[in-house]
Amino acid sequence: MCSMASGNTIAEVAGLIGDPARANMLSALMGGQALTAGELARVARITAQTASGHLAKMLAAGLLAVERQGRHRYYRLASPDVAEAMQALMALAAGAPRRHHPVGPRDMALRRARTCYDHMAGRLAIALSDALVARGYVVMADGAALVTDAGRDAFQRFGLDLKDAHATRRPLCRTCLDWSERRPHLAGRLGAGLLARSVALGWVAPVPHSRALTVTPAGDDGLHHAFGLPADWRREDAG
Amino acid sequence: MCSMASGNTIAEVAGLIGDPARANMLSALMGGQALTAGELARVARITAQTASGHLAKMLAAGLLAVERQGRHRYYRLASPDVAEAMQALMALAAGAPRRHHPVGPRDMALRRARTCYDHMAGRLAIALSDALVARGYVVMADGAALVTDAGRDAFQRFGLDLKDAHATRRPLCRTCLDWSERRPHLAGRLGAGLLARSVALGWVAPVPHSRALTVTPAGDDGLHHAFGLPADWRREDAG
DNA sequence: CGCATGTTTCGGCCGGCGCCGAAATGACCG
DNA sequence: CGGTCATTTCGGCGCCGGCCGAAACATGCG
Repeated sequence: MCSMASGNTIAEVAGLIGDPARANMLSALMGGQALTAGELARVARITAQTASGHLAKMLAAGLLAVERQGRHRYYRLASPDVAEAMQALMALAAGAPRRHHPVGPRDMALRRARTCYDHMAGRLAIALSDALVARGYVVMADGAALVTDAGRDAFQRFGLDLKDAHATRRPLCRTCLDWSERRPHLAGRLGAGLLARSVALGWVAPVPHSRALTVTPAGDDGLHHAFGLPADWRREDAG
Repeated sequence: MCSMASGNTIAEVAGLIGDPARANMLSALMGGQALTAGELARVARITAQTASGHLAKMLAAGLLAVERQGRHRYYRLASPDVAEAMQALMALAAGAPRRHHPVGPRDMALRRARTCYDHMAGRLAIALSDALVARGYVVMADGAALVTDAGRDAFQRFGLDLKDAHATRRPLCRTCLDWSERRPHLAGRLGAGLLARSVALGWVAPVPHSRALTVTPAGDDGLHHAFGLPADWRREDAG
């Protein structure tokens, strides 16, 4: 059961990525979002049993990591190194149009704050996650995240009722690898609730036709007081 | 005959690298050195005809570039992007031991001056090539290099007799892609002679058990007077 | 020109692997 | 405990592609 990720050859690793179905799955995971085996099968347009075989191989090779959640299995890229290799291969496949590192002005906005499906990502999400941990509202340990009692109270005051946990199968709180920051941020129902409520309060506003988010002055203030978000979260090396 | 390097898929590129024979050839080319089809076949431990097929595929995909020289064909990596992708895959295959970028103090010495087979590489070699071109001793144009008459005299004074050119089949002067500087430097018999004579004169000294080279004060002086090597060639952005 | 060497093309063999259908396992649910 | 759903395992089919032998260019040399 030991994943034995160290004894690989370049050819083995590249060969794994070199299958269209597997490459599609890996590309789908490049967003940092963890996806279930079924979702990945749909992305790759293959049957579930074929996808299962592919996922097992990539798992054994150390390209992917998995965590079980009920009868689902969430697969994600095992490490930022995998994402880096994928990026390098993409650059190669695209015919090498870029010359310098991919940090345009528009990308800067995305790196600062953006949506990742239904929750926040980017430096904002990282800083917020860190602040919540620092205040003892959330504890994070190797890929898992839990809401403390103090956190439940704080989120209640914020306007989030996390009590009706059993109404949905979605996990209350889990982590999601942040693509630009290479660190996990909060996802799950808590992450979604934080974003939805922040938007409702006018604290953050989605930029039209983009995944970028703007944090309003009221948001800076509110997030600071409610969760201890540091004032300098916009800095490159915040956190 | 247009190489059509832009229409590739990630899976296609990765699939090409994902064959043991091809991966070995690409690894052998990672030094920046251009190798012949036969040498690459030997590296990959396959017959020449099999290697030829592999090389043609990688050429068509834009991973490799080739230049003919007599009845040899020198293959090299088509671009630094290819080397970058290979590096990312190596890091993955090795099991991701490193955390930050690979520029340690020891690597700095290698980037400054090192041997590449039998000639010089690194910033020293780049600066020296530039100086030779600036003085009109050598002309370089798209991958080829030639020694001028003035150059022949200068090298003669330096102690290199390049007259017995036909004794060996090795090209007198050709370029070699410098891995750390991403620019071509001088190789061939001229490059080998420059290194050998410099060592003999005590101008440069190989560091034991390493490919690194040390340039002595006498070497700084001698290379400056003989070939116009600028005094500040050690600077990061020299050239 | 004939020979040697480096490289490519052609043809055929064969193993590996991606694919799916069927069925087993495990988890949730009433 | 049966029913459903997500996932995995098993078995077998089909084909892509790597491999080599033989032969055909291409180049250099005497």
